Amino acid sequence: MSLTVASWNINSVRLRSRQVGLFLDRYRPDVLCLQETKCPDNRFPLKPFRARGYSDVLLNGQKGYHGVATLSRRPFLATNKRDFCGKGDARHAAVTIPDAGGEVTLHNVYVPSGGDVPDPTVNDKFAHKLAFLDEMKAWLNGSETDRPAILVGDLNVAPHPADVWSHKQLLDVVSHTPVETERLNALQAVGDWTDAIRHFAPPEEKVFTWWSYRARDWRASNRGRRLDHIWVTRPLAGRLESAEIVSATRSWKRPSDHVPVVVRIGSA
DNA sequence: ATGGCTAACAACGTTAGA
Repeated sequence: MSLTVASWNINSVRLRSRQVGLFLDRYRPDVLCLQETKCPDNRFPLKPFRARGYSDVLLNGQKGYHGVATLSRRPFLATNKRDFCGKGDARHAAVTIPDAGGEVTLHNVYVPSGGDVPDPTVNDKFAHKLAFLDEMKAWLNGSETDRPAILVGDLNVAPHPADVWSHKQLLDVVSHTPVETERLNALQAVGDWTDAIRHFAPPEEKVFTWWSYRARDWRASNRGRRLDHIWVTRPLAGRLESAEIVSATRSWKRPSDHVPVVVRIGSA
């Protein structure tokens, strides 16, 4: 049986629970990972998920901002939430689910955006982002490499030149600076992760998952970035079947500025 | 270089997003 995983920075799950329902009806992922739920756990809108068979739910939310949630049609065998940088903020949820006669661990991560100024000595948010990426690397250093594992989320870094609308113009813009892209690429390499989206797109093809709210016409200006990612470890890489960026949701009424990414992993 | 938008909330401005 194949495994379909989706990740979506929803930018307020309460405001867009209806949109999430439409997405689930169309794509039927086995697991949906949300980021920026902006919702305390006791106010999370569970009904649309339960109604569609997503009975296993791991919430790591907080009031007002950040927050992640993992919702699954397969049962959780184990769950975990990690506190990065000792901040006590809601940026990680891990679940283990049955798959192909064994099990898969799935990490749902929301990396800090990093503020405006790409200088850690004057911008605490950027310092936090770099420290977060460093901690992720130390934590994932080989721990999942040989096991079936998936890492998804809004990593807030567009690692490759074709992951932004203009490589040259974004080299000094937070999300695409060399200190960020080098860190993300290093942590990907040390865990031997396969970038499932790039796996299906040639390196020169522009691929985006986020478009600013500030453009008059997001599609016409197309100044996007690829900030949302799905990575898999080697035991799963050979089973990758497809990857899709669901950019249609960006044109829905009152959309999130991020769109879903969906990856299908075939039977073992 | 600038400007422009959206969301939450001790809510009509501030903080956060990227």
